[in-house]
Amino acid sequence: MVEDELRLADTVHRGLTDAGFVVELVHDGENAVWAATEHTYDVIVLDIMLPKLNGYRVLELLRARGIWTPVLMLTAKDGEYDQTDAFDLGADDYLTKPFSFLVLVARLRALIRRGGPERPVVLTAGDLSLDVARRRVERNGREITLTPREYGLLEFLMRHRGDTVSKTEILANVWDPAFEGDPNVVEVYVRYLRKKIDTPFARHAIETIRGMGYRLNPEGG
Amino acid sequence: MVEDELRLADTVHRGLTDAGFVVELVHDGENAVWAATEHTYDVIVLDIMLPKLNGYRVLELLRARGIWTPVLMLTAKDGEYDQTDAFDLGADDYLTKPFSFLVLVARLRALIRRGGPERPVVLTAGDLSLDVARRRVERNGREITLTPREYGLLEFLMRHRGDTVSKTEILANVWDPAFEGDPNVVEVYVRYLRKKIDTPFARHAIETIRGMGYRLNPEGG
DNA sequence: GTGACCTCTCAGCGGATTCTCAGCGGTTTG
DNA sequence: CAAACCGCTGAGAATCCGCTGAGAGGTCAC
Repeated sequence: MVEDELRLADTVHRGLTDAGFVVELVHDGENAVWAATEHTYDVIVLDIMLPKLNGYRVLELLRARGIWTPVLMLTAKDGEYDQTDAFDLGADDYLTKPFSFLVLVARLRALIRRGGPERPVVLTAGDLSLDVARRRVERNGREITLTPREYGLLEFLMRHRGDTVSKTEILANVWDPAFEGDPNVVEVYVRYLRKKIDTPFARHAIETIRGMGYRLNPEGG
Repeated sequence: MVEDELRLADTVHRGLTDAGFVVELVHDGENAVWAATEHTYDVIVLDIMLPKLNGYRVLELLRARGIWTPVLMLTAKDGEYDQTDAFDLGADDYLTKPFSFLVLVARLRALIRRGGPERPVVLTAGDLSLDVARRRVERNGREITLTPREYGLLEFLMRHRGDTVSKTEILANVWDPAFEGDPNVVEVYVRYLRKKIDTPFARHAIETIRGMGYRLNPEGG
């Protein structure tokens, strides 16, 4: 749940917990994006008015990163545009404040159910696996420790395994959307990753598509 | 189970039996109330559309009689009011027809677990154990005394054992959701904890995941 | 009021991490 | 064939992050 009004956040938090949900709470947009990128949730409750990044922006960033967790937006406004905006950006439902707690619970249950075939919490490519919740990477049963940046890059590649992704896309999603430094960082970090996940195993999961970008081999290389 | 559509009743009956449930089947509201009053069930599956007494009415009567057996309602409708009505009346969950059989089984298991024999109150990780009800922590049979804050931190880590939890999450859940001080407190308290639960036993249950947060080793370190 | 205990802040240290840079070698283009 | 391009690589500088010891302020029991 992403909500900056403390009283409301606290009430809803307690209520949802009592209703049997396991709730994680963040209070601003930046942490929301971070948390949603690093963990896997059944559903996200997202306020529109937030410090740092507003709800629309958070949703936009998440979808751009290929994160399709169902999102229920909370809005104080009730204009027609607000709703359609939210739906356009990929929100799955919305509620207008003040809302009934029972309605919130019912909607959340509906979203979770609709989500259908559960998402894999563990991304795999051949004998390479990445457990998103535990933040663990293994190859051939052996655990591999990665730095945050290396992990971010690998997760991105694995979420797009089989696709060729450009360095620009990588920079925008693993670094900062406004990254302005040398794109060579990507090459450097690809190298770091290869040293950890490919070289010791005599494989090459990360392929270079010259002039295009990189591609993670779905079979692990 | 209370269900008047014979084909559906039969299918679900067989399926639940196969899944290991002992199922009793009645076909209308009056028999439902009678059966629930005379017997004790782990959980009641209740259709809304029923002859003689509809599902809402059945639920209302049961609750009025002090019968708090968990109830999962089945509904063909999907309107907001139907859902909230069901929750208002004391239903513990609901499913909209058509529903997935696996989902039904999962929800029933959840209801039985939630209402029935109490959850395990003792969290363990290797030889480290935390008794939630008694606020007692032991390692290797020796009791360890913790301050409230230390205890809160350890309980949080143990509830998420195996997962990597960030300092932000820890602050939001162990401190205050609105905590605004120095996140360094977490490091300080991790240190206090380690001094009490790890150092004396030459173990390290609490692992640092640099750049990410902390992780409690499920095996105790 | 005094001492014990608890919570939290602060600043410095040292290692880990991130990023830049410049040179190399292979590939494509004109 | 030469020039431009592109990705790879090793080295190193700057920054970040977690760890730690000291201590200030608050609370509680006596």
